[in-house]
Amino acid sequence: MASTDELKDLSPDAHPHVAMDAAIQTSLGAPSSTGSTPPSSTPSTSHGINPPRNSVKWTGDEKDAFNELCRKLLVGMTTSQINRALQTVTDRMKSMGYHKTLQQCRQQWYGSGRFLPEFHGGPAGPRVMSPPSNDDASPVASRINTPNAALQVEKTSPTPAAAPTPAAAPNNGATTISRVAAADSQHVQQRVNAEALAPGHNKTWSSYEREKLSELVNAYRSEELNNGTVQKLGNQALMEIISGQLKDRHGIDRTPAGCSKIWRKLAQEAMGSSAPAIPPMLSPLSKDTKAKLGDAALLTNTKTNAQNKKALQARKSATGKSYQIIRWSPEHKQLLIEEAKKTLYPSEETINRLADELQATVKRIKEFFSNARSGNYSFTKNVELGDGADDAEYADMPSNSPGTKGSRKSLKRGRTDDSINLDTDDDDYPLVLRPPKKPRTDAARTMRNAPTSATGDDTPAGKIKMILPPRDPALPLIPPSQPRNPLGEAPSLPRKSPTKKVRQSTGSFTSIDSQSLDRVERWKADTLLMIKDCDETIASRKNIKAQTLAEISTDDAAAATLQTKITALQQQLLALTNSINAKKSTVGDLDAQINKAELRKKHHQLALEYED
DNA sequence: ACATACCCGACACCTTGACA
DNA sequence: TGTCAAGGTGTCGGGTATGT
Repeated sequence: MASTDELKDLSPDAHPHVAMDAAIQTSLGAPSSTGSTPPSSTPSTSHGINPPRNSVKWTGDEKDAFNELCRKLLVGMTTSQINRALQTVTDRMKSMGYHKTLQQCRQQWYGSGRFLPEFHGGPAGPRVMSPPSNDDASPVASRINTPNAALQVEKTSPTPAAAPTPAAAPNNGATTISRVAAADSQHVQQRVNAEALAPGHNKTWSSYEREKLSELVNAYRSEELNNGTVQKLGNQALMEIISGQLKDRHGIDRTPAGCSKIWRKLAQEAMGSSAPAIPPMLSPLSKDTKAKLGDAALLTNTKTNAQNKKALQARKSATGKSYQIIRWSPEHKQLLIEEAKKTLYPSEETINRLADELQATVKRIKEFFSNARSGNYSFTKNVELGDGADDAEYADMPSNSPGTKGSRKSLKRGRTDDSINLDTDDDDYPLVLRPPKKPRTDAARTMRNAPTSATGDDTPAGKIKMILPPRDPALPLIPPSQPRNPLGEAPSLPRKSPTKKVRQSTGSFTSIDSQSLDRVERWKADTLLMIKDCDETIASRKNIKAQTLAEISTDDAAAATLQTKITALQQQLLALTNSINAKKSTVGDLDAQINKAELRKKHHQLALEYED
């Protein structure tokens, strides 16, 4: 993770125009500016008049510098922290003479930077840029004026030459698909053969390349359709995988963007013919395309606000009510509360299960948890729910800042940016004012509503910034090329698309290419191995449990014997104590008799003396 | 007063088409 | 072909209207 010193270094006075998050500036000790900082000299990034295009290919130096900055600054950051820090990266790039906009840097990050091995806990990401330069004398390294060169070297990892085999590194963050591909030595010869066919960039795609691209995409999309366990990928994520696969399997060196473009082209060609020879596009379709296809069901069902209001009005005029509130039955409510106590962020699976169990819509289930997170319910109001408490991922979250008072509204509207503060320590938590009733991991899961510095956004000042806990640098960022696997869960195919976009299938695939079958088979084999491993663990633990139970039984008998002895001894002790007490009493009586006799003796002696 | 449903904006991520 | 800007989409939190 980037230290504060590093961040300070990245907020040079030489760039006071940079509209960094005010709180970050405060945290970094940058010269304070009055109010919100103007959005700099890059006015042409987002809306409005089209800016002059600056479509200049990233040079190797630029990419190296960008990657180096990413390594130096972004490792260990959460996604949202990264999104903010990208502004810093942009500024640093400018200070180094590389004039790239924030969005350019952002796209560079999402396009390739995030797939650097540093963000995958090791080598062999789905796609990797040029290896990090450890040579401080290199032009790029020298331009990146790091105050902590040792850290830079430490954070850079070896060149991700070859992906490890599944057996060697089953959970190292590499995707199954990549690991399998790299492990398959038979493809080496194919690569050699293919190199002659597809030597590199700036060359028209050969039919061979198109064919292989089509095979891979079709294979994966078919799996998505036919295998429920396969996570669905967005085009971009898929093309990252496909690009790597083309290289690993066939030696075809094509960028994800190139793959995407060609694939789209193939799909468009297919759609244009009555009997598409080329497989249909299964990737998400644009609205226009859907409209052209005339499939209304494929069009987004998102209503406009006007439509919503109209529907609301219609309902109200018809029924007298805007909507009907359906109350949860006590049993259902209890079940929901139990789930909410486990986590306020149930998985999609859990939500679906609850919807099934409670015969409710997914929407209502989600609303319940949303409201629960907002503290709308009595059971969440005064209780620090154990949300995520069982989740080791967030177990080390620090508690909220103490002493925060006031409603959410007042916090949201009353706070100023300087209450957002990047911690200066390793535990990069912000000092965030939050309502005391708010579950802490609410903040851990989201980073919403915060000013994002110089992006020109119109976030109102004072919005609460939620910060995620520091990401384990060993874990992949986006997409997780391998699921975190603390329990040895089955390896999964690459990450699904985060959205639920409708995928269109206008035809059918009759076959999956053999290599893809290999991949699936290997994935199944991996999973079976995991299951076998679990079985062994279960058997082992059962054996130990039986032994322990036997020991308990033996110990129980010994304990019972001892208890009997103890009881007898206690009875003996009691008898002895009674005997002692009785004898002590006798002794007391004897003392009294002795004293009495001594008194009588003295009396008689005095009488004798008197008579004399 | 509390529960529920809905609205809205921010955000991350993605797609698309234009351009060099 | 790679890069860019623009815009779309889904999710979420915060806020609030409405019902019970």
